[in-house]
Amino acid sequence: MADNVIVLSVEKNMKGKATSFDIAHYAGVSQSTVSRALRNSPLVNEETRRRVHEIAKKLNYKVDKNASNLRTQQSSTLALLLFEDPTEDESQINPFFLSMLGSITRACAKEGYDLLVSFQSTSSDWHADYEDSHRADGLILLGYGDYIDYQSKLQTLLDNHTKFVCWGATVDNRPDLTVSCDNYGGGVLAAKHLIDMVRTDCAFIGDASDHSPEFFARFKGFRDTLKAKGIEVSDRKMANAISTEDSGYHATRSLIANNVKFNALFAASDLIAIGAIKALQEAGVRVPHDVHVVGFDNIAAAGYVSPSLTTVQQNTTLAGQMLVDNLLTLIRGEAVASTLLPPKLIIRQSSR
Amino acid sequence: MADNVIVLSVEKNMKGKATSFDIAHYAGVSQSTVSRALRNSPLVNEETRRRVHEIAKKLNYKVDKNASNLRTQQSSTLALLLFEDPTEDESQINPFFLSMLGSITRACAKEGYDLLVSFQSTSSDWHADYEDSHRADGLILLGYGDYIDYQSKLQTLLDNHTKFVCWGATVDNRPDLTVSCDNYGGGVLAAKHLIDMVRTDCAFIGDASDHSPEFFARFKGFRDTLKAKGIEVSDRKMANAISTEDSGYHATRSLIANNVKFNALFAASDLIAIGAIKALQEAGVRVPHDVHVVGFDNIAAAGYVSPSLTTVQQNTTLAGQMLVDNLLTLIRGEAVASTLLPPKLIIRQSSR
DNA sequence: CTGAAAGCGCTTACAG
DNA sequence: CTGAAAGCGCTTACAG
Repeated sequence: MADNVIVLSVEKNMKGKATSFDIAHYAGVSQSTVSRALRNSPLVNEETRRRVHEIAKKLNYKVDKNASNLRTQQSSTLALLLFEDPTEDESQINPFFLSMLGSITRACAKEGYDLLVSFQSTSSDWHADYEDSHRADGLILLGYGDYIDYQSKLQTLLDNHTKFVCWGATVDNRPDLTVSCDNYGGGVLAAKHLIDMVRTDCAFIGDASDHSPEFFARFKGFRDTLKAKGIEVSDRKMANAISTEDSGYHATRSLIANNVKFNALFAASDLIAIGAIKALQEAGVRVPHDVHVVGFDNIAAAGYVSPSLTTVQQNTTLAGQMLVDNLLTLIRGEAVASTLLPPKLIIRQSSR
Repeated sequence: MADNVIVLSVEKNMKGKATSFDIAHYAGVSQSTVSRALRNSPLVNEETRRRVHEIAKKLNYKVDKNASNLRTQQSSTLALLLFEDPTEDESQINPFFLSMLGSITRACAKEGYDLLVSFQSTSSDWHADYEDSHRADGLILLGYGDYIDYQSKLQTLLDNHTKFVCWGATVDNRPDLTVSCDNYGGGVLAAKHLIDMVRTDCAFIGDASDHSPEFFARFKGFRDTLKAKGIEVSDRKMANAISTEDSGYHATRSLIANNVKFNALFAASDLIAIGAIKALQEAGVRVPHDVHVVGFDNIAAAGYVSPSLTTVQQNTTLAGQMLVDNLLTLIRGEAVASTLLPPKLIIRQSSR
């Protein structure tokens, strides 16, 4: 009771926040003991522990993270670096990444880690020293723009012994640093579906090159599956695009302008597919009647567009969880296996 | 040259990261001078400054944020606390908040602040001690679930002298802590538009109560504008809903089931509107022919649905910037004015 | 089980 | 312009 009164009155007089010394004073123990009690060390007497916790609560005490991080040399924080394609509209973020962000945030919370979020332009000299400056114990990298440029930056991280994991992009000789969707397998699913629908005169839109390894893998799975049926995807029926609606729209328009004929279209991403559908419809081409369209990602918009979009789903919830889990394992210095997540075909109106 | 060689060979031998003492050693100056030089203090000789920076770069030195934060008692970090409606699907985050997250992240980067992101369930005992533990200098609060419950939690923040700003929700006697869209004005825009379209037999879907002050304000603006024309929005034509597609769908179905007639519908959010359109279409009601629909937010999906959705846009880019600006001003101890952002009507197919 | 003490890596008065 | 020193608030060997 008396304690109560003293503590409360002092609380009001305190400038700034309470420290472990304040608690030590009111509990009548040393500051070391307070620290131990607060961390629930088994070395502390149960009754002492109880009192310390009680007083801490009364004083609204919270351990100063800067001090404890400095002392323990770790931060219990991960940093998410999001690389955006520089050509993309400033205000819009790729919805697929946004979805990943959500699952990564949840996964971090679950593991008791904080998450720092940062957008990086692909051009700048990033890797942003989050780890060097002890703000984060490790990095999660999402997106990369041009993969060739990106590779050298990853090398810098490796040289600095920075702990990190990537989504999608593989790191030379370090498959353990990547969590990825089975993009090749996703391309296979798309091709099989179109074969089932007897729509094998296929176009492909997206960057099928080493600059975009994920898109390239999707294309390869698609191409190889058709080839096994004796069907070629000719160069004429391919158009380059980055993952935006606009880019997909213009790529499709160029195919149409060149009078390229096809009865199915596989887009490397949903955003591309949505732009493609728009271009097709404007040109009087009916989807799915004249052309079946299949996308990749299963972003929310895929269910909203008209016709709704058949697509290859990536499991973002699992992806976020795996990225965080693998990174934490790496931080602990343990070995991690390469992680390939299974894609899933979602059939909607655009291909039936 | 010789310096160069020494530094590089030492770098390889160093365990862990370089500190300012290492730099001091190689630069032949005191650690204090290194610290000053790195912070570009005018007290330091230009040549000394140059050398220190050069060596720091060579050693890949980065100031330890935990140490500098501890010393200066500030973190250059803001925390974004996102409250999600507990009834919402676990995996999906309200796209409007996601959009805000993007703009807040950019605004923070612009001001040289890091951003910690955290999802909070509305039920839990949040406010999450980010500021108490010195992890962040201030908080940005997004979303709140039930506003009545939320209020008492805000009071705790005020009692602790925590620096924070809210999106949407007002804090008693502290209008400066809120950045908000002019929700009332948005409701007025929606009503005026429907009056222009001669669709004044209006239904409203959303929680028009003190539990959801933003929805309530939208409704009031809508109702008052119609009332000025002598038109009532009867209770029969109102249905409660939280901001999800599912909730909007079921609310609309209940209106239909009760045989309520209307030729226009104002939904408190786009997600609700999208659910409403689905319910109407399933019931054979044509949009916009039989019923005009207007939403609120202008999320990306509003442009994708069929028919595309007329809506009241909230400027998320500006909103994020204002939240960050106001919070930083508050942290500096300066006064901030209440900030009300102008909404904008976006007319699409669902109402013409 | 507890306390005195060292030290994490900085920043910044203070004294030249 | 520079250096020696204090101190931010913790955690954790070390010695009882």
